[in-house]
Amino acid sequence: MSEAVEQVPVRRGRRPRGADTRAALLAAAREVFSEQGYDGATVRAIAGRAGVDAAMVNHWFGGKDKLFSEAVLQLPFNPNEIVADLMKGDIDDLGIRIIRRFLATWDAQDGGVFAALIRSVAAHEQVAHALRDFFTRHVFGQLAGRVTTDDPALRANLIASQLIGLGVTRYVARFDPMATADVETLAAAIGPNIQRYLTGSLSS
Amino acid sequence: MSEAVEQVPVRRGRRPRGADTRAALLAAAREVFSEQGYDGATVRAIAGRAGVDAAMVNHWFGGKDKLFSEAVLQLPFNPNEIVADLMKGDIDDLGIRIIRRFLATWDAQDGGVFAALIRSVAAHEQVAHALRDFFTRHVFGQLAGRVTTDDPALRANLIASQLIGLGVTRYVARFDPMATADVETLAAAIGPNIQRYLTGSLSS
DNA sequence: AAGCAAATTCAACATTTGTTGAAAACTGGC
DNA sequence: GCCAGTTTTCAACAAATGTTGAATTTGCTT
Repeated sequence: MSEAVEQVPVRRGRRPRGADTRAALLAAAREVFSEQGYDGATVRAIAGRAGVDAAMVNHWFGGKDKLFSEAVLQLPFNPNEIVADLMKGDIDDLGIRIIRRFLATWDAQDGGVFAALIRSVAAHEQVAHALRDFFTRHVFGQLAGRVTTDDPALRANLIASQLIGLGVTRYVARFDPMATADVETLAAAIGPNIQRYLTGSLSS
Repeated sequence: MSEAVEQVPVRRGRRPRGADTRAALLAAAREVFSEQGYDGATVRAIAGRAGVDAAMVNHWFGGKDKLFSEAVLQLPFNPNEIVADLMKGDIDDLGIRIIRRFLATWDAQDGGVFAALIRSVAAHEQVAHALRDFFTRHVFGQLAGRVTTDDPALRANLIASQLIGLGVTRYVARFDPMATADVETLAAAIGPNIQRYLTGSLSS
């Protein structure tokens, strides 16, 4: 009796060449991580958006954490280089140039990488540590003794606070008009405040 | 053969009066939510810190989300009242007074409630919406037309960005010395920048 | 003292999650 | 045209999580 029932072809096995699964996973991971954060982003959701099976994450990256590391934590720029470059210009308009560079850098990926970073900083104390060290080493390190003499640590913290607040409102919470304002408007509005943190008096 | 093995007393049933389980859960929830965020905080971890069973969360609050709502989202102050109060004073030192009030408010719970809010904003788009509406309604609503005339929406966003950045660096990422600086130092350092966002020119 | 209501723990369930191993289909070299 | 290697899907597992129901103990009222 065992009639040959409809042969449902199990679509297993290697697919016809042409699809770059690894790159698709990376792109999908950046999207989902930036929307959901590390914990909220499930491997299945990422693989689903890439149109492949969840097991591909392990095959190509060796695990969720490795994928996160490669997709998000590999910053698309060299922070030391940027800071050094900024320091070469005129110190009187350094504040405005910092904002311009900050926005140009993160706007490039639509803010997704910044959002992913913040969402992960918020969820994991370790990532917060990393962010702290990052600012201390790259920003504060180059700032100390070169721009002002008094309270370089506090000044670096103040600048970090304004930059992080700018990033959170523009890329994560997406306030209006902060999220849509053009670079020059924000540079003119925020730059002078950064400048005051750099070279102004902090006790008035 | 079934000899009566050691009678391990099952400590079930109602406990002797004196323990306020509900209050203990609220306190534990504030702690764990602020450390781990909404998703990272497990019901078992909260109940464990409160010294009771996880089922108590459902018994007393009806679920994890209800507990979060009651423990974190019920702000320990009335934002409208605070903003209205701030508006009554002299407008020339409003910036400094905003920072003083901001820090006094959140320092009260050691920043835990602010950290829990930010960690949840980062994880859930809905909470981000809520935060956006909150600022739009309470801060921007009272600001428009009373302090300056031009660009009230952008000014409100700029102030929000500096306040959020201050909160994140002080309570979430715990930068040094930002996390430990006293209120007057920060008020003197940041207040004038808030003041510029309030009444200064934004196009220089 | 009795009985009813409240509070608490325990055990279990259904989901969800990251990961793994095996089977299958494609590719490229000989 | 065969064969080794690579890529892909599928099925399954163990661990963790929010929630629920039953059992049990205590407190309060009469």
